[in-house]
Amino acid sequence: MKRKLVCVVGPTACGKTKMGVLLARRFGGEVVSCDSMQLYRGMVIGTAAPTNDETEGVPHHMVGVYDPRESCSVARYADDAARCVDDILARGAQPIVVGGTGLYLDALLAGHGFAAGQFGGKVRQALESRLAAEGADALLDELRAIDPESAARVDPANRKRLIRALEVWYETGKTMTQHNLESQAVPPRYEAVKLGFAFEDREDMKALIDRRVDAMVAQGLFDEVRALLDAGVPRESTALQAIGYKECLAYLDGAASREDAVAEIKLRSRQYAKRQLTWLRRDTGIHWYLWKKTRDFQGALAFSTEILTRYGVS
RNA sequence: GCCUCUGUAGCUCAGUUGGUAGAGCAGCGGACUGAAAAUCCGCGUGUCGUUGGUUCGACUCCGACCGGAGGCA
Repeated sequence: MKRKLVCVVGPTACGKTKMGVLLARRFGGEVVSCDSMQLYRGMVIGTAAPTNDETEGVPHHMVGVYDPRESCSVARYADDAARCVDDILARGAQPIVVGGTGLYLDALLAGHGFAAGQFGGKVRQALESRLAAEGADALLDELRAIDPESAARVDPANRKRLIRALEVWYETGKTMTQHNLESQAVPPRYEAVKLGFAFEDREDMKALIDRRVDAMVAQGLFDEVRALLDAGVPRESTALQAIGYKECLAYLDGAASREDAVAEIKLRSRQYAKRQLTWLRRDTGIHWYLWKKTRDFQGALAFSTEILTRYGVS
């Protein structure tokens, strides 16, 4: 019988890292991180990447594996993470995918490819300058002529989506609509059991996020950001768009006070958590464990073990 | 104590010559197939500080009171 992947999902600060470790120890597993920012080297404090203390000896993959000077992408993540998963399976261990980047998780599990095109690519850059010169309506008209269905789906204000839809066409000669149909037809690459962790009361999550941000700052978040800049990481890089990093830039540039920067990080983190919840909510396959006031890891472990056993994970 | 300004959505504020109110931010909901910690969309009833009065009708005018800021003493 094909081994199922265990997935640990949930909004930020809701105990995913800890649950990953507990489950790995309980089921003889290794963790594959699914986090678009923990991927980058040198971004430990601000991304709350698992530390040696926290991993308790459990192997963690896909953390700190890319140079922050180059941008990663869903496609690259999905390929590399799948390789990790396959290695773990080959060793007879249990892969435990832990992380809050919903799109990345879906891509890893689904295993369909992505149409060509990339951040900084020729076609993309050309489209970006055309968008600036001709305006969104012109590009939307063009998309409508090529792929009316996705033109109807894309909001013209959403420049990234508009550009991507055209990019897929110019890179591959297939419409976005066609590409999506084909990838939907690909059977999922892995079977998974998903466990979700979140707070019952949003206020409790908010309080924890605030405390965590304060802790990050105390641990030297500002220095971490400065070190990235010193290492030549461009300000426009994907890595420095991470929450907690771009707000520090404003402070380091003297454009914001330290207090304002910290407040902004808290705010953006909260909003991010909300977006994560929106993404996760539509996945009806997640087994949720809701924290009441505090994170009761023992209860969560018991809950998880029960679910996983029911699904044949052992 | 006197004078001036001020009190409108959780916050910052608009509100034209009286016809019972609207923006930004926050918040909430949603979308999401190579930048996703990104990008984008939708949602605005609140004793208009309280209380009298003028008026057909007051957030808008007048009085008193309560709170805030500043000035003069």
